[in-house]
Amino acid sequence: MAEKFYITTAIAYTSQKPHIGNTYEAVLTDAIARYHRLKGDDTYFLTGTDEHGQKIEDCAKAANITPQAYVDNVAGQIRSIWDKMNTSYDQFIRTTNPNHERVVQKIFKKLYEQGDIYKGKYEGWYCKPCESFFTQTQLVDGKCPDCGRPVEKMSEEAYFFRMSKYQDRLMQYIEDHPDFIQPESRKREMVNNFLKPGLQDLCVSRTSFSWGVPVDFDPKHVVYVWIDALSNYITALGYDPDGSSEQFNHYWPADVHVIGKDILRFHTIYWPIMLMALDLPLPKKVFGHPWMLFGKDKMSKSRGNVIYADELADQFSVDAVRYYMLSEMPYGQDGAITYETVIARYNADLANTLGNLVNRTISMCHKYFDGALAPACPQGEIDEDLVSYCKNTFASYCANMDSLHLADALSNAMDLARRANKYIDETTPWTLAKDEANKDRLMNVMAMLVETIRYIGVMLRPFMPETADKIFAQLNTEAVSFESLSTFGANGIVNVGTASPLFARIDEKKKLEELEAFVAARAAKAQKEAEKAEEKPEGVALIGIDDFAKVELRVVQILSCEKVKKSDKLYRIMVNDGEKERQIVSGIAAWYKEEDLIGKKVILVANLKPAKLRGVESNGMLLAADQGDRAVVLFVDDAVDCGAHIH
RNA sequence: CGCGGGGUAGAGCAGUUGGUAGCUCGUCGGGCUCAUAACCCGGAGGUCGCAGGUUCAAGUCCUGUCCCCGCAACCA
Repeated sequence: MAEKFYITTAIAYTSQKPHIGNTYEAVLTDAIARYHRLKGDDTYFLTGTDEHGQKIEDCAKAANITPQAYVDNVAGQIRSIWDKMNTSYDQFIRTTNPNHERVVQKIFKKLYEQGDIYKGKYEGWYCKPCESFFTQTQLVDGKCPDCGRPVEKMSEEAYFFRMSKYQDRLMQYIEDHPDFIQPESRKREMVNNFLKPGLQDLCVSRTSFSWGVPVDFDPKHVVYVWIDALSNYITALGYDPDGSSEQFNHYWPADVHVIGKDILRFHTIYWPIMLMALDLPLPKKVFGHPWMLFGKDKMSKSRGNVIYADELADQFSVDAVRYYMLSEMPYGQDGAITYETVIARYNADLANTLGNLVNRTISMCHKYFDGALAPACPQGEIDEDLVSYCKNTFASYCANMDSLHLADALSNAMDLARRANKYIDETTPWTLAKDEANKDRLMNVMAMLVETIRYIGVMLRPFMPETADKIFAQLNTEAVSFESLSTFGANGIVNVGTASPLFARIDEKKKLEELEAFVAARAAKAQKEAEKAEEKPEGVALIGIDDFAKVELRVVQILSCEKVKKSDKLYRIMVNDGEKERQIVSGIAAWYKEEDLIGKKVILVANLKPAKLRGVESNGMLLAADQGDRAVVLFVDDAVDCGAHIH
């Protein structure tokens, strides 16, 4: 019986070209989808792009083109990378697709009409002199926490989703479906951090920008990007509040949403609640996969440690990159990529273990029998042992695939290749070949090997489709289904094809030099573009000298420094500003020790309005540069006097 | 005492219900020659973060403690 299997990736955000970590998600999902197709499941694989939001509006403005032109370009890049990496999606949805937008509007309207979404006010207490909003709890004695002056109630229109209404039902669902959130450890994070403390109503509209799906009955509002983005999973199939397509009824609910661990909250809380409100069944499983790091660091463009899947594929081949990603990423914790490890894995696994096995086997078939073999038929303990190894390995492979442990499944396939290499040593075909009397035995040994390689090839199909096909071509077999693995020897008579190396060994040193040159060239190009971009004003508006004069910058000396309790990043710092001591709070504790700071001179924004952080008052801000995701404090030469003004 | 995950050979990881500590890479030695200087075998290397406890028996269970990493909060 064919079961339906609906699997999705998160839709990729079209603000910039996706790096290999983003691409991993598409390849991971692809491998799962291919596996299910091989199992005979009626599989549907959806991926696509998320194209709305403030950030994209900003990017488009900076590039001086329309948002639509901007997302058309980036979505095109994304799709071409997905295609290059051989992802077998059934549909590539874009959130700027008119049907998607139309249905999102309908969904919003339906939720509004049935009372799950209500028009409310973004309410707060406003302090006019301070020009700041505060919530009820932030107020001190009902007055402005900053200046102590009276505040007035102010409000802005917005739409809200009544999340709390569905909270208990969601909690129950999570309890009843222990597999719903994967990996397990994430489940507790969600439940303890969000569900147990109680859900706040979610603000689901925006008026601060316009690049989004407008609320059709109130067009100055734009639908909150997550409502828009999450809906893709159902709009793509043809969901419609006024009557959905057959396709939707057939495939929904999703069997697995594959997403990054960073957006689990949206998929395991907001999304299920949206679905409950729409009276639709919930997805069966949400898998928050780990991240691919560059060595030990997060990949980011500004750090210059980005690797792109398409560029890496140009260097190593598409399947080699797919192999690396899928074998190196563990189930529940972040994985790493460096050029060195890519080369190491390529040589050890693909070239030596797998490629060489296929090559030496096919070569021997030709050398001894001109490629013509009888069906494999186990003779004796050594053969029986190999057969049971094949069968057990395949069983374990299936179990791993079903529980989404792809790296383990892939290593099952490699284990089998290692086992086959060992079999060659156990049987020493070249010795058998010396005596004509061993001809039958020799032929069977070769047939056993060919059959084992066929097992490996079939198991590799979800991971490295092209390589699997190459293997099948060399084996000259058409028995490539999972079903064909139920009988060892199902391959029958073969006349193997021509031997040709699957993965040529790589000279590590030479390759690293090539890659280094490539990365340097790319960095130079990026720098040139950055310089060009700097010439025209972007993002931040130009200001006059008078505006700058409003900012009072002063050199101050740090006198003391201590951690603000119950915070990770905050220091309470006392400084000498030349006239008096003042207290500031700064979020740099993660990167500096107390003794690194005490006695140092830094630049202070001296006329910043006071603010309270974690209950501690801060009277200024010290300047620091953004460097990747850390802050680097700008220290000043010791010779400068405390209190010196900066212009 | 906000919540959760993890600390196992040089590196990266497995270790189900407590019963001889494993895999890949690296390293050292041996074997083989069919093959992409590939393949196979063996050795060295671990007091399983630390300290207690339960047990005939603890990497595995309990308690305490140190360190890393997520989430949340917070980054003036």
